[in-house]
Amino acid sequence: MEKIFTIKSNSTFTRMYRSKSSPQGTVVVYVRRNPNLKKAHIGITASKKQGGAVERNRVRRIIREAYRTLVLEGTGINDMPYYFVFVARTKCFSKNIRMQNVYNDMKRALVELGILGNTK
RNA sequence: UGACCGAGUCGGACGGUUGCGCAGUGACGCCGAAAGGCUAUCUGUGAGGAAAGUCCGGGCUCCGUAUGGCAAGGAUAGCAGAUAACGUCUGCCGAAGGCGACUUCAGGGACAGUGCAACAGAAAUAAACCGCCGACCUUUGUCGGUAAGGAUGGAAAGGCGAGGUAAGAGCUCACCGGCGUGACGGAGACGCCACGGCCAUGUAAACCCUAUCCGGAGCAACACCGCAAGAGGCGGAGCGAAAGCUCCAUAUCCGCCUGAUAAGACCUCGAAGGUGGCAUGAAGCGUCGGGCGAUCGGCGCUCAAGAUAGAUAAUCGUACAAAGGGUUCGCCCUUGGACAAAACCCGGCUUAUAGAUUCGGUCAUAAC
RNA sequence: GGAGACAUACCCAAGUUGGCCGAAGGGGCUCCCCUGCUAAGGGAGUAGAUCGGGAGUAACCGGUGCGAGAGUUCAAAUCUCUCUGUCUCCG
Repeated sequence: MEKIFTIKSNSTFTRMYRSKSSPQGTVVVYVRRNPNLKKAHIGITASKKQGGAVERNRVRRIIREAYRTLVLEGTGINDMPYYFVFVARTKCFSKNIRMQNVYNDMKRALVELGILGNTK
């Protein structure tokens, strides 16, 4: 299994919020290219205003699972020299949200941003 | 059977597949000359009763020796006990509520002092507006006595009745309430009895008084690596031939005092990042004994998360709750699992919480 | 994770030794003047939230309201406790 790297510095996050973005129903995806990277680095944001710790943890896990599914499909996304930040929107905190919903939104956003080719 | 009261337990279950954190194992794989390192694999383990709010208490760490002194500030408030400690808990006392099981109470002091009591009312801690009574007077009235009555107010000078009086008044008396003194019971809060005099509103979650307790900051504490560079400091006065001594200032260092330390291959500060702190503890479970109980003691067994942008998810199946709808009352369909997730660790408190379940008790009704 | 501060009308806010307080003041709003018409400026004025009564609408009357709920007190925006929300600081 490929290791998923995470963004750790707050300054990276704030720089990302000024980058190219693609808002979808459940998540907003921010992208920035960094040639020094060997693998993709991702960051997940779930605001405290949207819910308590239980809800925020669940949203974070679902987003990570969606990204993992994307990697396992062989898109090669994890080997690209990019930073990705996924921001959970209010819709994402609703109780009946499924991983598939987030996965579809994420894929559509990445296609819009030109990271993934429109395979289908 | 119905309506309640008290104490406790659980708080989604079982299984399959794909994955995550930590610990161990660790290749015949990869890196390396080697020592060794990394990884696959496999094994174990992985959120709560409140993990929450951060409201108290303690451990631990540093600050200055931490029960040095003073000042300031804060906390608590029936009595006795439990405890490492507490503002917590237990038992008892008192008050209030309930037919009852039982529940609730920041429950010291207002004869140490100060403040406040708006409006209304004549008057708010001090009293004469009306009224009542007496005297004077030609009438409106003036002077005096009086707190029983009126009116105001949350509160009007203990309550109520009788005697008494010009009218009245604890002025006197009975009962009740409060206060003081004494005897008895109790470990004590207090209870009970007798006597005394007749008093002196409320507010201390106003200042305050009394008693007891509290040094400050917090794991983003703190220690080490990074560490070498870098920044800052090494002052002034007096005595002395010099070494050195004394005083002041400065810094460590925080309200003050007292006290300690400080400078040459010296002292202080010191970023990102990393390691430790960090999981054996006032620990849990079982059992025996002491105690009404909180809880304490003995013995045996167990080791049960440790992340750091932060580990428990996704999906499928089986039953089981819950909600909505349909129904031929057999059941079927749909939705979908209360409150909420560790971040140094413990003891409490408070707040949120669908539902399931155990034990003990009270009242009412019916039957025997 | 830890430490603190704040909350008053649509907005900014004054008021906290408890009392004539449901609210000073400003913005805003309405009307008038000015202007060819606006803006700016000048002048005047109103209600202030919500529930009930009353009602065509309003005036009017009553209750509750200073983030929410309890408590102390005769009386709470003010004092005490518990919750809710917003903001700040510490690496």
